[in-house]
Amino acid sequence: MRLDNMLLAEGVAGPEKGGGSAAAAAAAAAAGSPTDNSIEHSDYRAKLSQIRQIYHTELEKYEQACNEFTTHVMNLLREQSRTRPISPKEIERMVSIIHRKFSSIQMQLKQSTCEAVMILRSRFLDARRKRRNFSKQATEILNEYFYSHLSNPYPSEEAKEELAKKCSITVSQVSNWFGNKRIRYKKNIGKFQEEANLYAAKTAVTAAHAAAAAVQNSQTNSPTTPNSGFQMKDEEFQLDSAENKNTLLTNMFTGSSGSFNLPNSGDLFMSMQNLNGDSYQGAQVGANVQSQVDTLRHVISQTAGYNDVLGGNPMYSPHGLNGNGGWQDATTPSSVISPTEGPGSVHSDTSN
DNA sequence: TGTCATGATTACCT
DNA sequence: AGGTAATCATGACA
Repeated sequence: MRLDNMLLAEGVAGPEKGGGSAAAAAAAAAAGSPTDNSIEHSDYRAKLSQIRQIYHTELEKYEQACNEFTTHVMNLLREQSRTRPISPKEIERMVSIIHRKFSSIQMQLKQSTCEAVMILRSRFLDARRKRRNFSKQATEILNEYFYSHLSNPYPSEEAKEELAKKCSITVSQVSNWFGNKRIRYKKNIGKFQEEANLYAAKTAVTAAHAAAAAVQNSQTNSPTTPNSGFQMKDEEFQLDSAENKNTLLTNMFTGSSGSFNLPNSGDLFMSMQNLNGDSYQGAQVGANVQSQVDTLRHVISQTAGYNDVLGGNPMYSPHGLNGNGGWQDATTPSSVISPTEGPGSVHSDTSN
């Protein structure tokens, strides 16, 4: 009975078609695995229907064999009845023995079918089994976000959705990725230093380009644009050439602020993005770099389009690394936390 | 084949 | 609900 139910649930013994895919979807949902992997699921369905077909043909065969064998035995008994008296009870007994035998065979068939389905399920739908590394591009996108939000690598639901779309993965995969990344980064910051440098530099180059474009734009198109927050007088920071942009980067990551310490360097970049001055963790970087950062920040703040990616990103909520190396918003006043997000209820600002 | 990287899961926490 | 930490299981690579 349990086997029957199981086969029914798996869509093997149930009504034709639909059942299989429903079971597949249900199984996928139960396993928490992404349901967007249509290729594997169609493959799963194909295999399931194959099992289903085999099951039904075998079942039919057994039934046919059972009937044939029963009539054969009946014939034998009838023949024997000429030589000796055979009671209807005896016939009934023989028939029931045959049926029992065949039903036990059927049971075995059901059992092995169940096993086959289970194996199929685990092979196709067990997320761990079918773990695939994300595409290089996806990893790049995720890393870019992570390192450019290093002071608060907690993407909002919106941001996760955006990233998921960009990376062609699910939101829960994005969450998993960030969960793993945060833990592993925190555990072994040194190991990720190079990676952090790479992505921070990448982000900075993008920022500088955007900034330069904005500068050029404001100079050529809107001479009346106020220059209040953005003065190019900063001694080490000139945005009028690519070379200087690179110098800035070099300074930021290598020399001018003293030794480059990764967790801080990442924050430095974060600072560029979201700082409004008050949330900037100045203690973490040298004043020299800070001035550069501030300058760049001003430039960025003038760059309308860039806000989507950096500072003005509504999907980003500023949190800071705390003294323990965590990302809990210990350093960030609740007033600057974006209302659109935050690390959930776990570290909500109300807890402080 | 061993080892490391990495995506997913689980238990527990707030 | 969404976070961390530990762990599992598989992929990639030397």
